[in-house]
Formats: sequence, structure tokens, C-alpha cells
Amino acid sequence: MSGKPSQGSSGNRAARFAKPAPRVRASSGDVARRPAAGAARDNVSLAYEVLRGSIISGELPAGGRIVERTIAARLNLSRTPVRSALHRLQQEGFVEPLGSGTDQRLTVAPLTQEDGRDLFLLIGHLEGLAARQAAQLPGPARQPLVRRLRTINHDLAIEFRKGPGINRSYELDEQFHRTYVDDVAGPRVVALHRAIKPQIERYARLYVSFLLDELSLSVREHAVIIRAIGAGLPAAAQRAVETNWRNAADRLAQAIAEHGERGNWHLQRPPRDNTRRSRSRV
Amino acid sequence: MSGKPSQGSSGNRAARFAKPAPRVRASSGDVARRPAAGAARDNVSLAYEVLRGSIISGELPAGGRIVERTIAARLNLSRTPVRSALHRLQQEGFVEPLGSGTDQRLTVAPLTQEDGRDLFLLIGHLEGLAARQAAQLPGPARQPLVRRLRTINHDLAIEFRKGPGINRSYELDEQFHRTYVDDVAGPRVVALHRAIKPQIERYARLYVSFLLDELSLSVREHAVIIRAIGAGLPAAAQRAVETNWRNAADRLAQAIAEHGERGNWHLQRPPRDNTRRSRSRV
DNA sequence: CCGACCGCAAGGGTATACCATTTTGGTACG
DNA sequence: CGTACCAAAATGGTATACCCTTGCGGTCGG
Repeated sequence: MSGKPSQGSSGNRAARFAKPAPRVRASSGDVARRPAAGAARDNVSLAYEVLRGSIISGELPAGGRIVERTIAARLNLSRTPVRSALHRLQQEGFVEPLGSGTDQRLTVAPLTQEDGRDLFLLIGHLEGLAARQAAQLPGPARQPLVRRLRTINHDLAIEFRKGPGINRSYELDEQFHRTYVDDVAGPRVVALHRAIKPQIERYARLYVSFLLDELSLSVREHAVIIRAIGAGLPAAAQRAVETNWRNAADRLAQAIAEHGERGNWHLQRPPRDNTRRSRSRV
Repeated sequence: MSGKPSQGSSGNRAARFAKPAPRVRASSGDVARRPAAGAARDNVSLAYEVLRGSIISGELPAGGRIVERTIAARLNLSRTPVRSALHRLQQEGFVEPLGSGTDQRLTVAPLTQEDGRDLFLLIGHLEGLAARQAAQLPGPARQPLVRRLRTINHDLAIEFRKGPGINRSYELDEQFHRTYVDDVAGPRVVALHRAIKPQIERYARLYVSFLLDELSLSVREHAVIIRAIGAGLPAAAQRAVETNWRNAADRLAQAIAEHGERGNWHLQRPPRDNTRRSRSRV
């Protein structure tokens, strides 16, 4: 996730207009120089994805301020799509308003022990619902699913035996859970899951060591999940998934307690905005 | 609001560069007549609430098209806040895009059997999480909660004995569930609940008779919930709540099966009586 | 020396103008 | 009479200019 993804790649036509210095002065007049107004259909998605990625990766530090204009300039977009993206991120919980009521100063949501716990539990229950429904599928539809789950969990186990192959483990775990959620849950649950789950990665990245520990234990718990789904036991499947996540939540809470929280202490400032200098006049 | 003097710029490309307008700095003459620019702080909230209310009440029919400009005109706002509100509603599921891929035509989300079921189950599991946490509260904090729940459920029972006092029953049921969610669940769960729960009312309004039937049965199920929370049994509390909602979901599915779905006939055009005839030329 | 006032800049909200795309309805041609 | 093409309008996306509130720092008076 390099800092400047704006140019080229993925057909972003809007970026074709390189404008490093947003010193827009001269002609407020008109459109003549505007690159493309309604060109790209998904500039808002672009902004959304870039921002989300930056938050997840930690490039935008937890607790740090987020400024529409700055982001817009960085992405070479206007504030409008950026604003939309920020609203969405706010609703999903990646970003949260800081100031008092009327003032909507945005910040990157901090990573706290309590929030982490809520988050993990929430995901656990979302996935619990999916697992229950998976176990209720008719046999013919259930068996392929179970097979896929088994394969993934098997790979996960192998990954651990191979040693500290870090990243792939996380991805496999994610894939495991996604498998029974995306295929069987209703669109609402899937959408919710897709919106919320990535936030777990924020915590995961910070406490990798603990996470890995947790993951290796998960292999066993996954087996329980698979068995319950395979046997068509909804309650057991749900319980197994929820337990899996509850354990993870406990682990995370412990890790945070030891390592401290991030971003809960609002002091961050990117060194970039040191434009204070010009003020000495008056 | 119909005084729209600015004749569309549809065809006059030539006239565009009649105005170089290199200055425009000091005198903002042509814009000054605007009544209130940043006057109200929460026009977007206003739009959001009005729209949500209209959707819930059925004033905006399920499956009907939603048009930014129309709404904006109706509310005497510009498209910007309306757009924000619509995005939010879309994310929450009140509104959904219809057209093909790139085209983002918005419609009021239809009420289908499947969606209704998913919705009820989802809420059930969300509240199940809350109930579990409620049962895990320390005794001193749990008892007042239990007392409140008992009172509400008691009122609900009375309401039924009084006869067909319709609306209050629904409200009491809602209050019952809100009581253990808002007080004990984490902010994430509460926010989610607040965003999603109102959508249930859309279904409730359509199938009132079935809902009332269901509600009268709920009194007994609520008692089970109260007992479980009071006794501090997380698993039982969770199960009771989920069962409550699962039953409701079954009832709803049955009701929809009998009465038919609303808004699923994907055919544009709610009323056709509108002003269409500006096209008289040609 | 400390506290209150003033003023500027920062930052989010709103209105508006423009654009691209898709839909639609009509007309002309087969 | 049906179909294909064309033009207008409908509709959502984007950029931009302006507004208002708030926070912060400096200056001035007690």
C-alpha cells in the first residue's frame, strides 16, 4: 500500500490530470480545464478503497485526524466523492467523529480493548447465524461446502507445521469463515460481514503474534465447526463458531492489555501540515 | 419551487465561452441571493429522517423509484445532503440500487419473503448477543434491568387483555428489546441495531394482523428471556431471544406467503399521473 | 503576570453548474 | 405495420465556490 496509488493503474481517468499543487487561483471562471466531470463512475469507490486500505494497513494511524480536503488533494479528486467515502467509512466504524456534537471532526477510529472485544463478538454472532444456516442446508448442498471447509482447514494446519509462514495463515482463516458466510447467508448478513470483518484486520495487524497463537488453536475449533455443519446440527454449528470467536476475543483482550491500546490518546498529528509558519505576520 | 429560470444548458455549447470571468474574487454577486447556505447543521439528518420515515410508513412504496432531484425539490434542499442521506439509507438497506452495474438507479427496497426472513433472523442474532451480555452483567446491574423488562412485558400483557389496542403493543415490544440492547451492548451493536431494527417496522406495518398474533405469543417468550437474564444464564438468554425472533420470522414468512410480496414486481412507475408533457415540441 | 477579547484559518456543510450515460418516445424507412 | 435510429430528457456523479462554526494564538487591558 504505497502512499500514492492515484496515478495510472486501474483505469482511473480522473487522475490523468496531474495537479500536484492545488493552488487554484486564476480562473474560478469555468470548466474549460476540468479534466472529466462524470467520467469515472466509481471515484467514490476508489476513495473508499484507498482510505479503507490505508486505515487497515495502519498508514493512517488510529486516532489520527482525517481531513476531507487533504485526502481529496492527495487522491486528485474533489471533495464530493471523498466525502461520500468518508461517510460510508464512518458508518462502518473505520472512522469516527471526534468533536462535540455539531462539529464533525473526523478521526481514524482508535483501537481499544473494548471496541476490539465488541467487534470480535459481533462478527462471531454474525458468523454464528451463517453457520446455523449452513447446517440447515439440505445435504446435497452441504457436502461440497463441508469439503471445501475441510480443505481450507487442512491447508491451515499445514501452514502451521511449515513454520512461521505468517500472512498466509491469516488469509486462510479468513477464507475459511468467508466460505460458509458468503455462500449461505442472506445478502444482508453478507453485506454486513463484508463491511465489518475487515476491521478485524486492523487489530490483527497490531497483535500478530497473539493472533498466530490463536490461529493455531483455531484449527481444532474449526474442525468442530466442520463436524457440526457436516452433521447438520444448527445449534452446535452456531455455538462452535461463536466459541471460536469468543476465544479470539479473549486472546485479543489479553494482548491489548499487555501491549496497550493504540490511538486512544488523541495526539497524533501527521507532520505534513506544518503550514503554521505563515502566521507570524499580523 | 418551480421557478427554474436557468434554462438547461443542454444545447448551447457555443454560448459557454461568452464569459471568461477571470476575476470574480471580490464580488460574488450572482450567488449572493441564496437564502441559507450552511444554515442548518444537519440537513442531511433531516433528509435522512424524513426519507426513512416515508419509507417505513409506506408513503414511498416498496419498489418505487427514488430520484435525488425530486426529493431535493420536495424538501427544499439541494441534492448534496439528499444524496448523503440516500447513500446512508442504501447502506442500511432501506434503499437499493436497481439498474445494471454502472447505473445506480435507486429504488425503495422491496419487501420480500426472503429478505424479511433474513432481516428478522439478523435482528434476532444481534439481540441474542445483547441478551447474552445482559445475562453476564454482575447481579447488581442486572436486577434493575430485569425489573424494567418485567414491567414492560407486564404492560404488554395488559395491553392485549384490553383488546385491540394495536399500536401500543408494537411499541411496547420494541421497547422491551431495546431495553436490553441499548443498555448493555457495545456501541457497535447498538448502532447496528438502531440502523436495522426500524426496517422490521416496514414489514410489521404490512402484516399487522399477523404481527399482533405473534406479539401475544411473545409475551410468554419474553418471560423466558427475563428469567434467563435474571438467573444469569447467558446461553439460555441468547437462545430465548433468538427463538423469539425465529418464531416471528416464521410467522412473517407465512403471512407474506399468504398476502403476497410488496414491491417485488420490478416494474418502474408507481403512478403515471405526473407532469410529463413538457415535451410538447417536436 | 494573567485572563479576556479579537481575528484568522481550518474544516465540514450546502448549493449549483456541468458532464456522461442510459432510457425513452417518436419518426422515418423498410 | 414493424423496426431501427435519433434526439431529448432523465438521472446520478463530479467539481467548485461559498457559508458558517470552531479552535487556536496573539494581543491588549486589568
